[in-house]
Amino acid sequence: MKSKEQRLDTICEILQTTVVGNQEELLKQLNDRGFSVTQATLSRDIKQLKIVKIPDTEGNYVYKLPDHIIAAQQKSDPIKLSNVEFSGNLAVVRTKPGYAMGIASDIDNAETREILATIAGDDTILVIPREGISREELITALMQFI
Amino acid sequence: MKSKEQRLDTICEILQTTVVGNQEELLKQLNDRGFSVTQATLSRDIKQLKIVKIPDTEGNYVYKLPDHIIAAQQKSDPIKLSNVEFSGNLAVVRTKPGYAMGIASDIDNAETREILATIAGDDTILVIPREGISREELITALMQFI
DNA sequence: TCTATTTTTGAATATTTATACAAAACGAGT
DNA sequence: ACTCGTTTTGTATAAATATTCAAAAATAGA
Repeated sequence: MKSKEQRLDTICEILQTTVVGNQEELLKQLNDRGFSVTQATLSRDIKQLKIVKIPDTEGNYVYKLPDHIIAAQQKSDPIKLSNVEFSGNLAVVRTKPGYAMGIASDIDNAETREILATIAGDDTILVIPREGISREELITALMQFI
Repeated sequence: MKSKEQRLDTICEILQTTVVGNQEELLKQLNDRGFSVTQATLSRDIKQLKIVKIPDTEGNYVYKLPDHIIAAQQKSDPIKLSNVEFSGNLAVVRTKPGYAMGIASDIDNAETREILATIAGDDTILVIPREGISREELITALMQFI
Protein backbone atom coordinates (compact mmCIF):
# COMPACT_ATOMS: atom_id res chain seq x y z
CA MET A 1 0.00 0.00 0.00
CA LYS A 2 1.47 3.28 -1.10
CA SER A 3 1.01 6.73 0.30
CA LYS A 4 -1.79 9.07 -0.51
CA GLU A 5 0.58 11.56 -2.02
CA GLN A 6 1.91 8.99 -4.42
CA ARG A 7 -1.62 8.16 -5.35
CA LEU A 8 -2.49 11.77 -6.09
CA ASP A 9 0.59 12.10 -8.25
CA THR A 10 -0.36 8.96 -10.10
CA ILE A 11 -3.85 10.25 -10.69
CA CYS A 12 -2.43 13.38 -12.28
CA GLU A 13 -0.16 11.29 -14.42
CA ILE A 14 -2.96 9.03 -15.58
CA LEU A 15 -5.17 11.94 -16.51
CA GLN A 16 -2.44 13.44 -18.63
CA THR A 17 -1.77 10.28 -20.59
CA THR A 18 -5.13 8.58 -20.77
CA VAL A 19 -8.68 9.48 -21.57
CA VAL A 20 -10.81 8.70 -18.57
CA GLY A 21 -14.55 9.11 -18.65
CA ASN A 22 -15.57 8.10 -15.17
CA GLN A 23 -14.21 7.22 -11.79
CA GLU A 24 -14.42 3.50 -12.30
CA GLU A 25 -12.10 3.68 -15.27
CA LEU A 26 -9.69 5.74 -13.26
CA LEU A 27 -9.97 3.23 -10.47
CA LYS A 28 -8.95 0.45 -12.84
CA GLN A 29 -5.92 2.42 -13.96
CA LEU A 30 -4.94 2.92 -10.36
CA ASN A 31 -5.32 -0.77 -9.62
CA ASP A 32 -3.07 -1.59 -12.55
CA ARG A 33 -0.44 0.58 -10.93
CA GLY A 34 -0.69 -1.08 -7.57
CA PHE A 35 -3.03 1.24 -5.76
CA SER A 36 -6.06 -0.38 -4.23
CA VAL A 37 -8.66 2.08 -3.09
CA THR A 38 -12.39 2.41 -3.38
CA GLN A 39 -14.48 4.77 -5.42
CA ALA A 40 -15.22 6.77 -2.29
CA THR A 41 -11.58 7.59 -1.78
CA LEU A 42 -11.16 8.40 -5.41
CA SER A 43 -14.06 10.81 -5.27
CA ARG A 44 -12.36 12.56 -2.39
CA ASP A 45 -9.05 12.66 -4.21
CA ILE A 46 -10.74 14.20 -7.19
CA LYS A 47 -12.32 16.83 -5.03
CA GLN A 48 -9.02 17.65 -3.38
CA LEU A 49 -7.19 17.96 -6.68
CA LYS A 50 -10.02 20.04 -8.13
CA ILE A 51 -10.29 17.72 -11.06
CA VAL A 52 -13.21 18.36 -13.37
CA LYS A 53 -15.33 16.22 -15.63
CA ILE A 54 -15.76 18.11 -18.87
CA PRO A 55 -18.16 17.38 -21.67
CA ASP A 56 -15.71 17.08 -24.55
CA THR A 57 -16.09 18.16 -28.14
CA GLU A 58 -18.14 15.20 -29.21
CA GLY A 59 -20.54 13.84 -26.75
CA ASN A 60 -18.40 12.26 -24.07
CA TYR A 61 -17.27 13.21 -20.63
CA VAL A 62 -13.59 13.42 -19.78
CA TYR A 63 -11.80 14.00 -16.52
CA LYS A 64 -9.25 16.76 -16.68
CA LEU A 65 -6.70 18.32 -14.41
CA PRO A 66 -7.15 21.98 -13.53
CA ASP A 67 -4.74 24.29 -15.34
CA HIS A 68 -2.79 25.26 -12.29
CA ILE A 69 -1.66 21.71 -11.64
CA ILE A 70 -0.45 21.31 -15.18
CA ALA A 71 1.34 24.62 -14.97
CA ALA A 72 2.95 23.65 -11.70
CA GLN A 73 4.29 20.48 -13.21
CA GLN A 74 5.81 22.20 -16.19
CA LYS A 75 7.48 25.19 -14.61
CA SER A 76 10.66 24.91 -12.62
CA ASP A 77 11.55 27.93 -10.57
CA PRO A 78 11.64 31.36 -12.15
CA ILE A 79 10.86 32.91 -8.80
CA LYS A 80 12.39 32.60 -5.39
CA LEU A 81 10.88 32.98 -1.97
CA SER A 82 13.58 35.47 -1.08
CA ASN A 83 12.06 37.71 -3.69
CA VAL A 84 8.78 38.23 -1.92
CA GLU A 85 8.36 41.47 -0.01
CA PHE A 86 5.43 43.22 1.56
CA SER A 87 4.02 46.69 1.67
CA GLY A 88 0.94 46.93 3.83
CA ASN A 89 -1.19 43.99 2.89
CA LEU A 90 0.27 43.81 -0.58
CA ALA A 91 2.99 41.42 -1.64
CA VAL A 92 5.51 42.17 -4.33
CA VAL A 93 7.24 39.27 -6.04
CA ARG A 94 10.34 39.66 -8.16
CA THR A 95 10.85 37.22 -10.99
CA LYS A 96 13.29 36.63 -13.77
CA PRO A 97 12.78 39.28 -16.44
CA GLY A 98 9.87 38.45 -18.69
CA TYR A 99 8.40 35.83 -16.42
CA ALA A 100 6.09 37.99 -14.37
CA MET A 101 3.09 37.93 -16.70
CA GLY A 102 3.14 34.19 -17.09
CA ILE A 103 3.52 33.43 -13.43
CA ALA A 104 0.90 35.98 -12.48
CA SER A 105 -1.42 34.29 -14.88
CA ASP A 106 -0.73 30.95 -13.20
CA ILE A 107 -1.48 32.46 -9.84
CA ASP A 108 -4.71 33.97 -11.10
CA ASN A 109 -5.87 30.77 -12.65
CA ALA A 110 -5.31 28.80 -9.49
CA GLU A 111 -8.05 30.88 -7.88
CA THR A 112 -6.83 30.38 -4.37
CA ARG A 113 -8.76 31.41 -1.34
CA GLU A 114 -6.04 33.82 -0.28
CA ILE A 115 -5.39 35.80 -3.44
CA LEU A 116 -7.81 38.27 -4.93
CA ALA A 117 -5.79 39.29 -7.94
CA THR A 118 -2.37 40.02 -9.34
CA ILE A 119 -0.91 42.66 -11.58
CA ALA A 120 2.28 41.93 -13.43
CA GLY A 121 4.87 44.03 -15.11
CA ASP A 122 7.93 42.53 -16.73
CA ASP A 123 9.75 41.20 -13.71
CA THR A 124 7.46 42.22 -10.87
CA ILE A 125 4.14 40.90 -9.67
CA LEU A 126 1.88 42.75 -7.30
CA VAL A 127 -0.19 40.27 -5.35
CA ILE A 128 -3.38 41.55 -3.79
CA PRO A 129 -4.68 39.34 -1.02
CA ARG A 130 -8.27 39.01 -0.05
CA GLU A 131 -9.38 40.74 3.09
CA GLY A 132 -8.35 39.17 6.35
CA ILE A 133 -5.48 37.18 4.89
CA SER A 134 -2.29 37.35 6.91
CA ARG A 135 1.19 37.58 5.49
CA GLU A 136 1.87 34.05 6.59
CA GLU A 137 -1.18 32.74 4.80
CA LEU A 138 -0.27 34.67 1.72
CA ILE A 139 3.26 33.32 1.73
CA THR A 140 1.92 29.82 2.12
CA ALA A 141 -0.38 30.36 -0.81
CA LEU A 142 2.45 31.69 -2.93
CA MET A 143 4.66 28.76 -2.01
CA GLN A 144 2.95 26.48 -4.44
CA PHE A 145 4.13 28.59 -7.34
CA ILE A 146 7.71 28.68 -6.22
CA MET B 1 -42.75 28.63 -22.87
CA LYS B 2 -39.57 30.17 -24.20
CA SER B 3 -37.07 28.88 -26.68
CA LYS B 4 -34.16 26.63 -25.98
CA GLU B 5 -31.69 29.26 -27.02
CA GLN B 6 -33.10 31.73 -24.55
CA ARG B 7 -32.81 29.10 -21.91
CA LEU B 8 -29.17 28.45 -22.69
CA ASP B 9 -28.43 32.14 -22.51
CA THR B 10 -30.20 32.36 -19.22
CA ILE B 11 -28.20 29.47 -17.84
CA CYS B 12 -24.98 31.26 -18.74
CA GLU B 13 -26.24 34.39 -17.11
CA ILE B 14 -27.21 32.61 -13.93
CA LEU B 15 -23.88 30.90 -13.63
CA GLN B 16 -22.07 34.19 -13.89
CA THR B 17 -24.06 35.92 -11.22
CA THR B 18 -24.93 33.14 -8.81
CA VAL B 19 -23.17 30.32 -7.07
CA VAL B 20 -24.82 27.10 -8.07
CA GLY B 21 -23.78 23.80 -6.57
CA ASN B 22 -26.03 21.33 -8.35
CA GLN B 23 -28.56 21.03 -11.10
CA GLU B 24 -31.54 21.31 -8.85
CA GLU B 25 -30.45 24.72 -7.67
CA LEU B 26 -29.99 25.79 -11.24
CA LEU B 27 -33.39 24.42 -12.04
CA LYS B 28 -34.93 26.57 -9.35
CA GLN B 29 -33.23 29.65 -10.74
CA LEU B 30 -34.58 28.82 -14.16
CA ASN B 31 -38.07 28.38 -12.81
CA ASP B 32 -37.84 31.79 -11.15
CA ARG B 33 -37.13 33.22 -14.57
CA GLY B 34 -40.06 31.54 -16.21
CA PHE B 35 -38.44 28.49 -17.70
CA SER B 36 -40.05 25.22 -16.77
CA VAL B 37 -37.96 22.23 -17.69
CA THR B 38 -36.87 19.04 -16.01
CA GLN B 39 -33.53 17.98 -14.65
CA ALA B 40 -33.03 15.75 -17.66
CA THR B 41 -33.19 18.66 -20.04
CA LEU B 42 -30.91 20.68 -17.85
CA SER B 43 -28.38 17.91 -17.83
CA ARG B 44 -28.42 17.95 -21.61
CA ASP B 45 -28.08 21.70 -21.71
CA ILE B 46 -25.10 21.50 -19.44
CA LYS B 47 -23.48 18.94 -21.64
CA GLN B 48 -24.07 21.01 -24.71
CA LEU B 49 -22.65 24.15 -23.14
CA LYS B 50 -19.70 22.18 -21.78
CA ILE B 51 -20.35 23.49 -18.33
CA VAL B 52 -18.24 21.95 -15.59
CA LYS B 53 -18.76 21.30 -11.93
CA ILE B 54 -15.56 22.16 -10.19
CA PRO B 55 -14.53 21.63 -6.58
CA ASP B 56 -13.92 25.14 -5.30
CA THR B 57 -11.49 26.35 -2.66
CA GLU B 58 -13.92 25.99 0.23
CA GLY B 59 -14.70 22.35 -0.38
CA ASN B 60 -17.91 22.85 -2.27
CA TYR B 61 -18.84 22.14 -5.83
CA VAL B 62 -19.67 24.95 -8.20
CA TYR B 63 -20.92 24.94 -11.74
CA LYS B 64 -18.83 27.08 -14.05
CA LEU B 65 -18.93 28.16 -17.62
CA PRO B 66 -16.06 27.11 -19.86
CA ASP B 67 -13.62 29.86 -20.71
CA HIS B 68 -14.64 30.13 -24.33
CA ILE B 69 -18.16 31.15 -23.45
CA ILE B 70 -17.01 33.77 -21.00
CA ALA B 71 -14.58 35.15 -23.55
CA ALA B 72 -17.32 35.31 -26.16
CA GLN B 73 -19.53 37.29 -23.85
CA GLN B 74 -16.80 39.71 -22.90
CA LYS B 75 -16.17 40.59 -26.50
CA SER B 76 -19.07 42.94 -26.41
CA ASP B 77 -18.50 44.07 -22.90
CA PRO B 78 -14.94 44.63 -21.71
CA ILE B 79 -15.82 45.05 -18.06
CA LYS B 80 -18.67 44.15 -15.84
CA LEU B 81 -19.76 45.30 -12.44
CA SER B 82 -19.61 41.73 -11.26
CA ASN B 83 -15.89 41.92 -11.90
CA VAL B 84 -15.23 44.49 -9.22
CA GLU B 85 -13.94 43.22 -5.91
CA PHE B 86 -12.37 44.80 -2.89
CA SER B 87 -9.40 44.24 -0.65
CA GLY B 88 -9.19 46.74 2.16
CA ASN B 89 -9.78 50.11 0.59
CA LEU B 90 -8.58 48.97 -2.80
CA ALA B 91 -10.79 47.91 -5.65
CA VAL B 92 -9.78 45.42 -8.27
CA VAL B 93 -11.50 45.42 -11.62
CA ARG B 94 -11.22 42.56 -14.05
CA THR B 95 -11.43 43.29 -17.74
CA LYS B 96 -11.20 41.39 -20.94
CA PRO B 97 -7.53 40.57 -21.57
CA GLY B 98 -5.65 43.51 -23.01
CA TYR B 99 -8.28 46.05 -22.10
CA ALA B 100 -7.08 46.99 -18.64
CA MET B 101 -4.59 49.66 -19.74
CA GLY B 102 -7.07 51.45 -21.91
CA ILE B 103 -9.87 51.48 -19.40
CA ALA B 104 -7.54 52.51 -16.59
CA SER B 105 -6.44 55.38 -18.71
CA ASP B 106 -10.05 56.42 -19.17
CA ILE B 107 -10.56 56.32 -15.45
CA ASP B 108 -7.45 58.37 -14.78
CA ASN B 109 -8.37 60.98 -17.30
CA ALA B 110 -11.80 61.44 -15.83
CA GLU B 111 -10.12 62.75 -12.67
CA THR B 112 -12.98 61.94 -10.38
CA ARG B 113 -13.19 63.10 -6.81
CA GLU B 114 -13.19 59.51 -5.57
CA ILE B 115 -10.25 58.01 -7.38
CA LEU B 116 -6.66 58.88 -6.62
CA ALA B 117 -5.00 56.65 -9.17
CA THR B 118 -5.09 53.36 -11.02
CA ILE B 119 -2.54 50.75 -11.93
CA ALA B 120 -3.27 48.40 -14.80
CA GLY B 121 -1.88 45.09 -15.91
CA ASP B 122 -3.20 43.19 -18.85
CA ASP B 123 -6.63 42.24 -17.59
CA THR B 124 -6.70 43.75 -14.13
CA ILE B 125 -6.99 47.27 -12.83
CA LEU B 126 -6.12 48.25 -9.30
CA VAL B 127 -8.13 51.29 -8.30
CA ILE B 128 -6.81 53.35 -5.42
CA PRO B 129 -9.44 55.60 -3.89
CA ARG B 130 -8.75 58.85 -2.11
CA GLU B 131 -8.85 58.82 1.65
CA GLY B 132 -12.26 58.71 3.22
CA ILE B 133 -14.04 57.36 0.16
CA SER B 134 -16.46 54.52 0.93
CA ARG B 135 -16.95 51.46 -1.16
CA GLU B 136 -20.34 52.65 -2.23
CA GLU B 137 -18.94 55.92 -3.43
CA LEU B 138 -16.18 54.15 -5.25
CA ILE B 139 -18.57 51.78 -6.94
CA THR B 140 -20.72 54.68 -8.00
CA ALA B 141 -17.70 56.39 -9.46
CA LEU B 142 -16.69 53.27 -11.34
CA MET B 143 -20.18 52.76 -12.70
CA GLN B 144 -19.74 55.36 -15.37
CA PHE B 145 -17.01 53.34 -17.01
CA ILE B 146 -18.97 50.13 -17.13
C1' DT C 1 6.55 3.68 25.05
C1' DC C 2 1.39 5.13 25.64
C1' DT C 3 -2.39 8.32 24.85
C1' DA C 4 -4.68 11.81 22.45
C1' DT C 5 -5.64 13.94 18.12
C1' DT C 6 -5.88 14.20 13.39
C1' DT C 7 -6.10 12.10 8.91
C1' DT C 8 -7.35 8.63 5.83
C1' DT C 9 -10.21 5.06 4.43
C1' DG C 10 -14.08 1.53 3.22
C1' DA C 11 -18.82 0.06 3.30
C1' DA C 12 -23.10 1.41 2.72
C1' DT C 13 -26.01 4.76 1.22
C1' DA C 14 -27.85 9.16 -0.30
C1' DT C 15 -27.54 12.30 -3.73
C1' DT C 16 -26.76 13.76 -8.08
C1' DT C 17 -26.39 13.36 -12.92
C1' DA C 18 -26.83 11.01 -17.48
C1' DT C 19 -29.45 8.45 -20.73
C1' DA C 20 -32.97 5.02 -23.06
C1' DC C 21 -37.09 5.37 -24.82
C1' DA C 22 -41.32 7.18 -26.45
C1' DA C 23 -43.86 11.06 -27.35
C1' DA C 24 -44.42 15.61 -28.68
C1' DA C 25 -43.01 19.71 -31.26
C1' DC C 26 -40.99 21.70 -35.15
C1' DG C 27 -39.76 22.43 -40.16
C1' DA C 28 -39.27 21.75 -44.94
C1' DG C 29 -41.15 20.22 -48.96
C1' DT C 30 -45.14 19.09 -51.45
C1' DA D 1 -53.24 20.15 -45.03
C1' DC D 2 -50.06 15.88 -44.87
C1' DT D 3 -45.78 13.30 -44.70
C1' DC D 4 -41.03 12.62 -43.57
C1' DG D 5 -37.16 13.68 -41.03
C1' DT D 6 -35.05 16.18 -37.22
C1' DT D 7 -34.90 18.21 -32.74
C1' DT D 8 -36.42 18.75 -28.17
C1' DT D 9 -38.43 17.12 -24.15
C1' DG D 10 -40.37 14.35 -20.02
C1' DT D 11 -40.68 10.10 -17.52
C1' DA D 12 -38.50 6.64 -15.53
C1' DT D 13 -34.43 4.66 -14.51
C1' DA D 14 -29.64 3.59 -14.79
C1' DA D 15 -25.28 5.15 -13.87
C1' DA D 16 -22.15 7.85 -11.59
C1' DT D 17 -20.63 10.43 -7.79
C1' DA D 18 -20.57 12.41 -3.06
C1' DT D 19 -21.10 11.82 1.74
C1' DT D 20 -22.19 9.67 6.38
C1' DC D 21 -20.56 7.09 9.80
C1' DA D 22 -17.40 4.07 12.07
C1' DA D 23 -13.11 2.13 12.11
C1' DA D 24 -8.28 1.96 11.11
C1' DA D 25 -3.97 4.26 10.33
C1' DA D 26 -0.89 7.74 10.89
C1' DT D 27 1.04 11.65 13.77
C1' DA D 28 2.35 14.18 17.67
C1' DG D 29 3.36 14.85 22.47
C1' DA D 30 4.56 13.51 26.85
